Amino acid sequence: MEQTTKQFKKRNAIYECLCNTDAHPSAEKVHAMLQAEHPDISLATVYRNLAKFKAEGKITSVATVRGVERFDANTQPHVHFVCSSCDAVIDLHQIPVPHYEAEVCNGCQVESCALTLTGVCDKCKM
Amino acid sequence: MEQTTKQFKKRNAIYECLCNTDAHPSAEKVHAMLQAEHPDISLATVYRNLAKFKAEGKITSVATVRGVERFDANTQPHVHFVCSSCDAVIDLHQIPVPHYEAEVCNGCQVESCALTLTGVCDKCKM
DNA sequence: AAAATAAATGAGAATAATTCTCATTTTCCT
DNA sequence: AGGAAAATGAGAATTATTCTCATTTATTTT
Repeated sequence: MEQTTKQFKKRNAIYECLCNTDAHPSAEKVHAMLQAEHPDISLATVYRNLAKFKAEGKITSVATVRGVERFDANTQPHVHFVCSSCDAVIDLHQIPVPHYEAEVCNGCQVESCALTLTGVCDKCKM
Repeated sequence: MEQTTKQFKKRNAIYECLCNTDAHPSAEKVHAMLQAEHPDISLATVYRNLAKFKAEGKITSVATVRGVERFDANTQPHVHFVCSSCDAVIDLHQIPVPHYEAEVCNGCQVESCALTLTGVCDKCKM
């Protein structure tokens, strides 16, 4: 039986927060975004639950930008662009992601595949 | 005139250390590898010079594995495999890297392109 | 070649992201 | 409702990386 979980689950709020954005926020950003609805949420809880979701495969870590991990609730393979100026992580859905999952290359059993472009985003081109 | 730089330049040792490996070491690993030849080299010097090389484009940062940045002196585009078991970063030269450099996607000016596969490496498959 | 200047380095402190601990609160199960 | 298990908050601990500053090494000037 699925839980209809009452108001008091911060966990759901964290997951939904990620689902409702395509900005690929950091843990700290998620925490900040949740302040309005959950002013008492702890940063540790955000980190803990993001780690849990990641382990469960409900979210993925799409990049580490300037030492900060960035998350995405969209687990469908898609290409990401990282702006080296403003650190934005942007979806590029029109570019195909090479598919090597389940293949073995050089003895390496491939489980996931990430294509990440870097450069300057539209806004930062000024 | 190029410098023939005497023994006392740690900088060259750091760069050459990276050139002589395809293990994509972390700063700390580079520091450890240099201990034999340069027992007095400081970890700060390693970090400083890696940052400098990166800024100059002489090396690249190919991945961040468990929060640790990994470097490569081979700046030719090539695919990397990250083993989720032993954290090895392995070159996969046989796989083609998609080429989007100098293209504009969604307003984003692409400058570099990284294809990174994740899974379990040969050794860890046991 | 010596003096003056600039760059590189070592050591350890400082910073910042992430994880851990533990007491408390909340949820789940019966 | 009662008790066990899981989730959370607060802050300490950890860890990678950067910074500071005094010293050393390299480069330039005379």
